[in-house]
Amino acid sequence: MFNKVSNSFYRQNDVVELSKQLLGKVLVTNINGQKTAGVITETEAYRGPEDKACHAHLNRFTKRTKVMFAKGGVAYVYLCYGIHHLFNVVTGDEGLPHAILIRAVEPLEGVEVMLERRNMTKIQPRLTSGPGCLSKALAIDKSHYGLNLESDVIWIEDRNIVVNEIIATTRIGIDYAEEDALLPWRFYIKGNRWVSKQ
DNA sequence: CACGGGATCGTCT
DNA sequence: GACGATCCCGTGT
Repeated sequence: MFNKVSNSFYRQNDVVELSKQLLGKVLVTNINGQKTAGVITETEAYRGPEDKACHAHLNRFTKRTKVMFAKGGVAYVYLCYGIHHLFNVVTGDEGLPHAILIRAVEPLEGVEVMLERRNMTKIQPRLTSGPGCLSKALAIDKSHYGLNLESDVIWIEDRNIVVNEIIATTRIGIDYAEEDALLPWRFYIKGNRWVSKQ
């Protein structure tokens, strides 16, 4: 069988490095009796207190950001624009509010279910490219806030997929973050079609 | 294909 | 009361 990524992997403290390592791993959900999976093709690093784009900038601790301070290996899901549930992986030691936003996956298993959840008929990048899109396709929502990623509901597997080249560029939708908006902390697999923005 | 506006609501000020 | 770590659809080229 495939290797489920263990919590120790997520507890490394270099969130930027981890964001790259997540590329090529497989995000799997088993929700409402339906299994769906996709290869992670695009991620963004949010680096705790020193990152102006991070919800936990300056250790801002609220009901929403609370889970980012937990030990790495749990889900941080929040509602964006009142519509979209965005899925993040919390990383680092307890008290260090690092997180990785998963922005796109390439469908692997359960494609029919994904199409149905997305109200689509044709397979195209829009199915799972973009953080709101993939959450909907994989049925991730706020009820998974704080869920441990060693659970059998949402987890990540290492299937030894080789990633040749990684592009590092600026993150999306964080103009408010001033100079930190320029950090090259968005990563995607070069040449992969299942990416929200090339 | 590029652009622009509207949807929609939890969270924090 | 304002505003998103977004997406979709309509319009115009």
